[in-house]
Amino acid sequence: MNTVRTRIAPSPTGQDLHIGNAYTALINYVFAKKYGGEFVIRIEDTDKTRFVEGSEERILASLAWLGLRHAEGPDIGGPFNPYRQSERLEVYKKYAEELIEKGHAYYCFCTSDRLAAMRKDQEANHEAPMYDGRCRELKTQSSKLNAQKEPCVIRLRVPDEGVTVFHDEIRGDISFENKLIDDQVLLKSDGYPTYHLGVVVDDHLMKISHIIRGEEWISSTPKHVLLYQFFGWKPPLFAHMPLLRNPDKSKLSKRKNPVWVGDYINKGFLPEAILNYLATMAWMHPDGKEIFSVLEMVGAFNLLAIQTTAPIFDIEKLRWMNGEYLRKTQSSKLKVQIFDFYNGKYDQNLIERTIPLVIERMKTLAEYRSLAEFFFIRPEEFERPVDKKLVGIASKALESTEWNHDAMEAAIRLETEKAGMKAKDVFMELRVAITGKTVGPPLLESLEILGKEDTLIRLSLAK
RNA sequence: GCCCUCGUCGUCUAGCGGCCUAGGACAACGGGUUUUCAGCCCGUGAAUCAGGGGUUCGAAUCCCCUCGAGGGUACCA
Repeated sequence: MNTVRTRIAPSPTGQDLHIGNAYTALINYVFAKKYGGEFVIRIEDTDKTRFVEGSEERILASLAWLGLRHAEGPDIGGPFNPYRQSERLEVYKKYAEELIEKGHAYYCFCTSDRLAAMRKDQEANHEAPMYDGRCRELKTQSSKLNAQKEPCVIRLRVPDEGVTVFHDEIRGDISFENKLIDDQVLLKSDGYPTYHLGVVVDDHLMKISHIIRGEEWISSTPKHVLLYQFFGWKPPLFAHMPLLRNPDKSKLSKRKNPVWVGDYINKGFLPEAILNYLATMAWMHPDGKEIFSVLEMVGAFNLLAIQTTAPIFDIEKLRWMNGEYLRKTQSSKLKVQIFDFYNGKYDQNLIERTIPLVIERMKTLAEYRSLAEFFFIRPEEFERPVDKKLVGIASKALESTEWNHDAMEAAIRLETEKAGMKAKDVFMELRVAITGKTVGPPLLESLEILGKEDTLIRLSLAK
């Protein structure tokens, strides 16, 4: 078997790596690893109008954050440089012209106005919107000359007859009638290739063995297959992943869901949890396990077992899984993650001491703040006013006790009993006075960390 | 409209002709542990397997049709 080489080909047209790209990246990565192959990144920056400055850097950074390491890419180079399509324009031009020579493509001089009008008519007549082929029969020689001075594109000449079939590794054979396939533009008038020319040429040149991409590409795959045929190249294997969806079942979009990996980083999710969750969207561990690492996935992975139905992305379940990972993380490591998440705002040693008290209550790193901020800063706001009398009881009990859980508890219960009050109420009052909130980590253990002096000051300040 | 893909609890799924009066997880709800909230443990409800026809002794599982959902239909990817 030839070397397995997979790739993801993101476009720098959004603010960051799309979570759907992270999902296909994961599968491509795992598949490559499974067979000891390479996972590469190619940037498809062929749409100048949608280009977003800094997008590529953030995409690469998010991939690195997730731990999906690539063997070749625009940042680290590789044997098939360059890995940015905008730097490969000559290559596409050459191959597009080769297709013209072979009669499988032609120059098209139609203006976008004409094309728009044409489509409008077709729509009115209930016809499929397709290029009408006006430039199809232009003489190649004269077209070639005109192409020097007039803006034009190069279109694929799709056969009028026949059927194009391809095999999808997870869905089986899929066929399309050629007469329904449009004469796709391959090279735009600005000299940039369209996606279709770009992918085929680069995947071939970069020796990509398996194309694992989103389901939205199924309908354009026959165009790609035709291109492989016309070039006389051996096509790679195709596999189309089910699309991630919004709760309303439409394709996952930023209107309805956080879609950027950066959004998830900011919400305090862990990369391991995101990857694990994404994995379960498309694939099930043969043992039925829900929590598993990328490494475990590599061992048990099977492309054929990829799901065919498009899953709805459920943030609640991701949150649950993230909580599971949080609890699995060693506190020495977690302390650094929390420290970094809050940009060093909280003292690391103190963070570490508070972790056992809050970890069971957290689903994301972002929840640490509301749970534990009182350890670092005296509360300025109180969820509700405190009862002076009850606080007084707690205060009196704590003033003269040893500073450990059992002694504190005994003292408070004793003092409460003397006053004829309920211990439960005093504990709650104490909690609000110390933390400003009615819910939080275990009280007495928190006081142990806070220390007697600070506790008593807080009690005297509470109102 | 046309083309393509898909269709098991609210969600993610197990299931590959009898083990299914359909199992698990998240979510929901109830209970226990408890000074709060979590966590943990126990339990409850939740899918006439989209619908209809076949095939078969027997179908969630195979075939056909219908319906539904999604994707595509750009000089965007």
